Amino acid sequence: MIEELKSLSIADQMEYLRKGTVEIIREEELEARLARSAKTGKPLRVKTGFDPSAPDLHVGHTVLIRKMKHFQDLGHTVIFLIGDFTGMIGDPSGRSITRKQLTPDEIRANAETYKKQIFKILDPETTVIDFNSRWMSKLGSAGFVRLCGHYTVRRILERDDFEKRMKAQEPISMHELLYPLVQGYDSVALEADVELGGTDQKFNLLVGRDLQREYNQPAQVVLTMPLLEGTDGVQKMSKSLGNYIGIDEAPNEIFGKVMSISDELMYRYFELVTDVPMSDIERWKKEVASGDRHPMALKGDLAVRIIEDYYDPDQAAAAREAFAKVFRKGEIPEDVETRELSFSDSKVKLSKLLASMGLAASVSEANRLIGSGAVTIDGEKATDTRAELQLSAGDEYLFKVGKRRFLRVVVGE
RNA sequence: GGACAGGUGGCGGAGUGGUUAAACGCACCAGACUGUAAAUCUGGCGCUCCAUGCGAGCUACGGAGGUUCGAAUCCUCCCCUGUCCA
Repeated sequence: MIEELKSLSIADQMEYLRKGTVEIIREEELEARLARSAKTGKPLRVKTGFDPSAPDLHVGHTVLIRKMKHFQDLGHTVIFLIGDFTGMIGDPSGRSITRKQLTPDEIRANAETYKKQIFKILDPETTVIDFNSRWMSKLGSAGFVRLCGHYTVRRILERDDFEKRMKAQEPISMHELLYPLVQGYDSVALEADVELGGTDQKFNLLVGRDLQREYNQPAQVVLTMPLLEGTDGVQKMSKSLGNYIGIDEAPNEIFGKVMSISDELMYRYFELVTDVPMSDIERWKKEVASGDRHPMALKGDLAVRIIEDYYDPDQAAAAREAFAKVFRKGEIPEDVETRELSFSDSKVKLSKLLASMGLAASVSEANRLIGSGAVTIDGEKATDTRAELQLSAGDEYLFKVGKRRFLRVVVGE
């Protein structure tokens, strides 16, 4: 497959790379570089930057990583750049409170976590992992000031995000203004041919082009990918918004979260996070509209495809079955967590038990849940907030809280 | 350095002495319903205790003090943010 891709014509390669992108600046330049690379046999250097403080990747990130893979498929050098320099000085990212600085050890650990995750998609043999502290820490303050001399305040302030915050009378720290410069300089240091990023990165990516020209390098091609909407279907997928599907999550979790997206959003997920051809997606859409295909089944197919990227097909199929069992038939899943409870007391108040086992956030919360009929013990609904359980060694209870929290408890000595 | 405005629960945003654990919206949780963890509707949404009552205590409106029977609300100092002037 990959060998085949490498022998594609330039036009076909362009087609392959264009799929899913929002913008390529500029297409002619990319085409020219692909042609030159084909002629000289020298692969293009494709750079993508990542934040060192958030190594938990979610499906939204994979939109970008998949595009990296496409370049890799065509034989180019993909550079996964970890912005550890940024991390060390405390990336404020947006207007959130300054994050705590990361130690070298934490950065190393985060990098390992990244590797574990991205190599589910990218080729571990050929992917280059780099850190921008490699050149940024050598630059020194004098060098940094010189770097600043290559750009103007007005051009930095053109950035949409800054403009909005100025208008909204929100603070902007000095170092935030410098980030685009650092990111742009990364491209200079790496002599990048192409940089990939989300549409929100467009400004920073373009600064890279400018700076490369300033440093007498050919300007990199900029390729932007859409930001995938989260499970709420409105805002972009992000961990802090809680609308994300993590690629390290258990198959059952991924399945459930995919099932919770709207039918409309399902097609966009098919487009951006699977390799299904657009023609198939369009056909399915019509079949659903005409009633020939069940949207829930199709959404299940999507979930299975996504899970298969990170787990084996058996696990994906099992997740599908488990979902049907729990949510459609209201049965107990097979793999309920079991916990042993050692209790010196023989009588325990139900609400306290729930809270202590983490089935409820607090005793008050447990009381609310009991009151609303969300708690079931061995299939029996518990509605009395005063109920006490008579515990004795060897007893086993199956707790169900809400639709999807299950816990089997075995009473020990 | 000066003038002015502002800092409220996860977020946005009301509230200028008491009936305010703090309107409203979002997010979140639960119940009903459903092809779905969707949509919709209903309820809930600081903690703990008692036990189930429109109960009790504790913690909470940038921070620290103070005034008062009583403060998110008034006073003092401090910290933080923005705007304008220099």
